Amino acid sequence: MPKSGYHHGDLRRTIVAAAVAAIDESGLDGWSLRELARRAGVSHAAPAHHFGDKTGVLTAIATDGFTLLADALEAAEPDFLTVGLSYVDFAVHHPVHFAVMFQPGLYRADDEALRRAETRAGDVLRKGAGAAAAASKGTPEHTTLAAWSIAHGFANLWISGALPSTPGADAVEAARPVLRTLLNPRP
Amino acid sequence: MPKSGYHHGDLRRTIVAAAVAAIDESGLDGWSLRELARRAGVSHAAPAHHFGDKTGVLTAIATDGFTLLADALEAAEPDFLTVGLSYVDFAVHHPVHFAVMFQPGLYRADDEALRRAETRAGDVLRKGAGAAAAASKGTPEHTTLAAWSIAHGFANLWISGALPSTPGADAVEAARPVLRTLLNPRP
DNA sequence: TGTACATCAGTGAACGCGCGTTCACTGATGTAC
DNA sequence: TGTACATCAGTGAACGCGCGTTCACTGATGTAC
Repeated sequence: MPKSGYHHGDLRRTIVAAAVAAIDESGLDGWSLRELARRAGVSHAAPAHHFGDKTGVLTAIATDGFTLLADALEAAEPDFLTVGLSYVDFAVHHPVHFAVMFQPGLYRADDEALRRAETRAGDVLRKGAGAAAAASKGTPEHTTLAAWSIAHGFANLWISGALPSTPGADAVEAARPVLRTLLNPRP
Repeated sequence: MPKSGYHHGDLRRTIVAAAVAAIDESGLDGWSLRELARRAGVSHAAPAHHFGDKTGVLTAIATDGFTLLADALEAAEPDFLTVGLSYVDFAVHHPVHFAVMFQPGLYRADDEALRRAETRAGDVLRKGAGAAAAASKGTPEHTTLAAWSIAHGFANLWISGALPSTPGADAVEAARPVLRTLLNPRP
């Protein structure tokens, strides 16, 4: 709810959106607090006033990311393939959040709101990945980790452009047969 | 071969090592050309003279990384598990190279030396990951991709500290049963 | 309903600093003779 | 072996710029009465 006049009313959301856009365009180090202020149309000191420093902005991005991921995974059927594909879908459509989330050195990992979001996402994630355990001979722990690894690895490779992908191809459809490999027993 | 006097003799290696150390300490954006010069004990203009700009330094790091990865994978037995564990070993012991390599936006992807190193690493990698295909019902392409994804994903999760790992634990030993899950047929 | 006041989100001018870049230079090295 | 010269890797002083930070301020909002 942006309010008119002196008080912005929704500065957090505006600054975070500006930061995500800036990082998407110029990379994780291609932005400054002053540039966020310019993009957001506020005074150059406003982002620092609200977030303290760049780490504060990145903490907000990571927090939003874990919340978005938890929401996405909760909406999926609780089987490995569906949760895994939701994971890939989230990563591909929120590459900036995804990249920040998994570089904990960038943000304040002890932030309270962040930890709550992170814990929630972790719980949902482990439940989904653990569903793969029933289909494997390995121990549940190893299979859960394998399931997380394959989804995480595919998403990272796709985002980085390392895969020989057809331009405009759908990451989720490309991931489906790959993730299914984990479940495929030898005949 | 560092030479005494005016001409350094091995500025490239010295600057790259300084950059890797700086990135390891302060992250991908926690350094400047001037700081590399300070660490390397050369004039502040030397890194720019040799590499042009920061992108040039990152291109050199990525090139070295792909070469090191190709060397490591070539030394491994040509089966999926051994190649996969070598991949994890490389990533965990050269996290800066690994991080730069898979963010192509950071460096000049069309650099000739880089492309040669990248192609060589890609060939060795595909050969190793393809060895997993024999053990799966999936198509060779999907299984190759699954093998790469699981090794890449495990390595990334380990490096980012996302795994509930015992401090000082060995990443390769932790990865072994996880990677093996991909080969485990259901009884 | 109206008034007084405390709070605090956001402002904007001013600052000092480290940065990348420029450019005339220095001096080590390799080659020609 | 000695001399002259071209090359070019690296130097260092100087520059302008964008940055984060500081700080006295402004004015919108909520609450008490």
